[in-house]
Amino acid sequence: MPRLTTLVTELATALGMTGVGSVDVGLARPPSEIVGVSAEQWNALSIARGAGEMQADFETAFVNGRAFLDAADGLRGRGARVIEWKGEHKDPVPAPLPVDLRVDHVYLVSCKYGSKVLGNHSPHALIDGLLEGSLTRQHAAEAGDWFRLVAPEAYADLWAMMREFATVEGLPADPAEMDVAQRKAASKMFPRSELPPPLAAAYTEMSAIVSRHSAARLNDRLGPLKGRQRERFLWRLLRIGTAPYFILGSSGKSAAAHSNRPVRLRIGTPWDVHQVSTFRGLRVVPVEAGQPRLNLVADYTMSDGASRQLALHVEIRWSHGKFGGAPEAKVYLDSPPAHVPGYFPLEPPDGQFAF
DNA sequence: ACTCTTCGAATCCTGCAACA
DNA sequence: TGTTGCAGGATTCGAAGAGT
Repeated sequence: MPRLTTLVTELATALGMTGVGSVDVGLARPPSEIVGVSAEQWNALSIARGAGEMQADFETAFVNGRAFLDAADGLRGRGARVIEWKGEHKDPVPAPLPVDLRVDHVYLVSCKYGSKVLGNHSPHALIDGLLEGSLTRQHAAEAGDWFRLVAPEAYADLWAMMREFATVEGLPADPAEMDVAQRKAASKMFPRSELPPPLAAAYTEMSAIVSRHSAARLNDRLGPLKGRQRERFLWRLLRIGTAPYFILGSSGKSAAAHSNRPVRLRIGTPWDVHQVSTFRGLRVVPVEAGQPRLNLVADYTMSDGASRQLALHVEIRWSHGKFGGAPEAKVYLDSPPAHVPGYFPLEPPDGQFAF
């Protein structure tokens, strides 16, 4: 069973799309056009609703679904015949369109609540593979820890210092030789804010080197490419693909629901991007932060002649504590979504304002 | 050669705390 | 009060081994 939050946001969105009067009406008798949801899952939803949990999530998602039903760019008020819920899924294809709902077999909808994260990739797949999907897990595994790959000396220094301060016995000289238990123990040795200052300094040092070398490596990889191929890499980061889809969700994830603005976007295809913009280039800049980070700036000339810049960044981080496993590369969109050429705010019905 | 099972790795998602 | 940076947990993948 997926997480309750997922269930609530995705299915309340689906309920809104059907045009039923309210969440409660929909839950009392789940509309037949919504398929792929088990009785058990509807039940879990009803229980959560009855307990008054996640009221704001229910309402925001429901209203988003309704907005999609009414939108000029969406269903234009025509009721959907089939709303397929994809449920728990991970597509076999790398960098797929993140689709949660499919309406009438055609409209693809991604539900994304309170997240600026465009994707989590392995650093190897993103930088060496440019997200082309040609690098398998095995390739990544053979290449080893990304930090060691791009900053071998700083990595070795950090590990040596880790062993010096270690609170667990028998850590090997080579971190790659740790077994699962040791890896877990090592990653737990210094929880948040208990990192000895010399270790923190060594980590900062390594982060800076990783940032620089990762950026250099990405630039090397992108350098020989033609402009169009460079733009394709950017599209993969932005999840712009061959099929248009919609994102329904909210910005921000603060507890105060009123601060969360609904996000309703139509994501176009490369063809759409070229209708409104010309790609001018992509700059990769290493950043010295608490953890390794690359800033990406894309330059465009819009069809009205104005120039526009788009900001993203990539964090490369150990997601499970220091030496606790392979690092991951998280991609964030820093510019407002509506500034992305190819991302279009969902038009409300003529003459009306969006909720 | 094919299917089933297992388990570490990869990825996705959520929480917390410091800061503005 | 809202945002950002960082961290950690949960979930699913998929390669390799076991079984047929």
